[in-house]
Amino acid sequence: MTPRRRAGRPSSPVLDRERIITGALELLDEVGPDRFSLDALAQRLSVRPSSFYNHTSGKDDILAGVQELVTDAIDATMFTELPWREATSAWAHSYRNAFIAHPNAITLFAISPVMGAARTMHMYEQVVAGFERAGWPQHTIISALVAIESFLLGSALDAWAAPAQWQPGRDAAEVPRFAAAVQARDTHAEETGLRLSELSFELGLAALLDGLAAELDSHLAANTGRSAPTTTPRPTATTRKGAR
Amino acid sequence: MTPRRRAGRPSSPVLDRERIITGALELLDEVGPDRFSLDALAQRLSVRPSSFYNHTSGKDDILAGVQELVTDAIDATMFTELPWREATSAWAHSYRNAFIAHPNAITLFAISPVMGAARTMHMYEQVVAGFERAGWPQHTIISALVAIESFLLGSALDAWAAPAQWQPGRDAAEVPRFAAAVQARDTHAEETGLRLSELSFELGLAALLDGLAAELDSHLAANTGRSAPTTTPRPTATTRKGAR
DNA sequence: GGCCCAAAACGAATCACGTTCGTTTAGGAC
DNA sequence: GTCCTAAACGAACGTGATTCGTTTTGGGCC
Repeated sequence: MTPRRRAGRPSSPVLDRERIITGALELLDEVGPDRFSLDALAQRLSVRPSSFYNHTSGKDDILAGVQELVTDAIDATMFTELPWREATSAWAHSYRNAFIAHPNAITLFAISPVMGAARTMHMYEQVVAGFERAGWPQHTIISALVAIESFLLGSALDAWAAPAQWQPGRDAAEVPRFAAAVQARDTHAEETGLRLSELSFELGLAALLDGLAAELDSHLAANTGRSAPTTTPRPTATTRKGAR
Repeated sequence: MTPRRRAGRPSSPVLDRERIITGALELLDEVGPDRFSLDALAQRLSVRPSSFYNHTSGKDDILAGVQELVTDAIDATMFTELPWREATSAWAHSYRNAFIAHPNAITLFAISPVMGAARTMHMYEQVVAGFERAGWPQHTIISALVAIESFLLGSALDAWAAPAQWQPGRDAAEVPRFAAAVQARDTHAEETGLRLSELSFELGLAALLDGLAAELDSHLAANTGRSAPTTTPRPTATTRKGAR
């Protein structure tokens, strides 16, 4: 089962950083974070755990690499083509898709958020440029980005959580309105053919972007007096609510 | 240092579930999730780790209790007094405050979300009731709640993350717009006297609630208006009344 | 071509942690 | 007083990450 290799440097290299990290992602996808271990990864790569330390500084380093690998799939080129609202929505979906493609890796991002990698920062450079072009005040851009990313990460964690997490179980009688609302959502999901996590993601993303678009519009109106709308608001977002 | 107690049942009980859990939360607050261990907790309570198993089923059980303890601080009574927008905002702030009070406990919620506890479900019962009273369609309430909670959890994780996480470091020259935007946010935070995480939280929450309010308004306009809905009517707050 | 160093594998050992289990002592019911 | 059970201890185990020494090989240099 474990093809023994005798000690000593092998004729052709068995490991390198990339093979370790891609193998780690595959293992993580297959068995989940609980059963992920360097021992298991070593077995999968037909190697001894101590060999990893010739190429990495340990488990944390490997998992950081996995994180980079997952986030590399996020596309941000839409900011050069689309208006702000559409570009941001597409970017958010790309972001989410990267997470959904590797559900078992999501917990990594919870513990230590994205950032750090050079490649990631270049993505942000594109996003920031798109926000600037739309007319966002410079000091608000990062805050808006963090807000959006917070929602994306939270949604990813929700999608990963056990689906039964929101079921009130046998205490349903004590919380009738809550239980009924959960039931109504379930049937609504069935009717629309969407997963539960998609319902809340799409609803929340649309609301968040609508609200941000309204914020942007009010800023533009205050600063340039009369400028063409840079966004195409959805029918439900035509009226700014709340700030009275 | 470790006050030895000889084996055998003590005259007065040393441990019970509550003391273990409150001690665990205190330890977690003090040393963070990395250095939290049952050994450390045992030392803090002048006890041996194996004693915990007389009152709990182990580490996971203890951490679940800590989670409950933190979420018990969330207040939802505002839904009985305030209109929807204000109540939801106040609830979200209460939610966030509960997290901020125990930053080192936040990672617990990332890995296994809230729910489960009876007390938590009663909170949701109040929240759902408030949403219904505002006129939300029943099948949308849970999705809206999940969306809001996703944002809250993501924001809490962001607040917990190292503040230097968003600094582009020495690669700033390669991502000038991004670096400038980060700088602009920093000075803006100084000027307003708010923490960085607060900036994005308040911006995002306002936008999310604005967007949801717009969604609610358009739903109310469509249903209370004189014309019939264009699509097949689903059970909503108005049609559900007779389905008891 | 032989010599030597560094690279890259193995394997043994260590340390930390969660958990199990047997032992010990005390309190309470009969 | 006897017996059962609760609640502590302490020893042991298993897993997992990491360190270190050993072994083998490839490649540069004389």
